[in-house]
Amino acid sequence: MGTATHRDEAEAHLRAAGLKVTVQRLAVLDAVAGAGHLDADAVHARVVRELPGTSLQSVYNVLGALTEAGLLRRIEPAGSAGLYERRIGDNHHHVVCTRCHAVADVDCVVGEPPCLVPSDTGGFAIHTAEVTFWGLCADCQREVTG
Amino acid sequence: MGTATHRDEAEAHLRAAGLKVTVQRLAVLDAVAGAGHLDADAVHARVVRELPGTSLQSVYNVLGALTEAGLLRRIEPAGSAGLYERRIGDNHHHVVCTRCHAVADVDCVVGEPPCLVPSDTGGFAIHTAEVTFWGLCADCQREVTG
DNA sequence: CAGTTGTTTTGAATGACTCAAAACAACTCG
DNA sequence: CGAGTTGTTTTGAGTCATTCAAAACAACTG
Repeated sequence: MGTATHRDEAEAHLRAAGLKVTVQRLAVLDAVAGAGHLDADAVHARVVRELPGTSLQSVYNVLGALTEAGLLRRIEPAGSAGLYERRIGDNHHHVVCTRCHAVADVDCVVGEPPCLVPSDTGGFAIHTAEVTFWGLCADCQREVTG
Repeated sequence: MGTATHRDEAEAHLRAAGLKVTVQRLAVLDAVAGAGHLDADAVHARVVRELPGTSLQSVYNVLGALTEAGLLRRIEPAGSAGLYERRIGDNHHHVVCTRCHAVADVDCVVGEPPCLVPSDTGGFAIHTAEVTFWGLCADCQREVTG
């Protein structure tokens, strides 16, 4: 079923990246796929549910390896621990709640890429533009105004 | 002279923010004004030069207070410690070198503000857009290609 | 100049993450 | 399919940036 297919795809991705296929890696991939924007601790909590005994250190190792291999993307909004998401190749952006630190994806910015060309690069050879929006998530808006 | 005027302005700013004027705060303000994008340790190093005995903890306290008061701006690019700059009210952006972590200001983005309106905010009430560009600084370009 | 309040210092603690060595599991090849 | 090699996970300890708390102290108030 869906799950089995996911696993197979995950395996293929790991092999393609030259990484050995281990239960820990599959579990981490699963955990991150099942919920966006998790920190190492949250991933660990989920992994342990189906793979008790997995160490937090291993989760760090796996997250590091998968990120380096391009199977995961790591973001690090100011004030939050590193957060991992299953990256879809698109370079989407993020909104972070200034009150509760919830994170959501923002599909893209209106003006399209040209927007993200800085006017004066100060001699830097730029290869990526990262946009982070800050605001209040729906829940926090309610709690603040309510 | 210039320095004296700076001090006077700094004092005025502190008072306006309802903060007591202390030598440590003036020194920190000076240190950050004299060089952009310093982390707490770097600020401390500079402050200690003219005010020996100042503790790192005090520098943290001062940086926190000044940031909260809006006299400094704090940024935290992924992989770097918190960096402080004298904020000029404009919401400018930053370029970070992926090799040596050098940071430079980027005055603004070409397409102007409309650019930074996300297409779908996912229910968030957004109040700030922060753009971080990643690339190689001039020095690192030289070292890599040279 | 004395009192009050906010600030700095000292000392310790936390959280997120990294390092290193030993135990172990995946893939390879005969 | 079984041994070897190499990469992975575990265990245990360490680091760095930052924060917490209480005591010593300095700025503003009157």
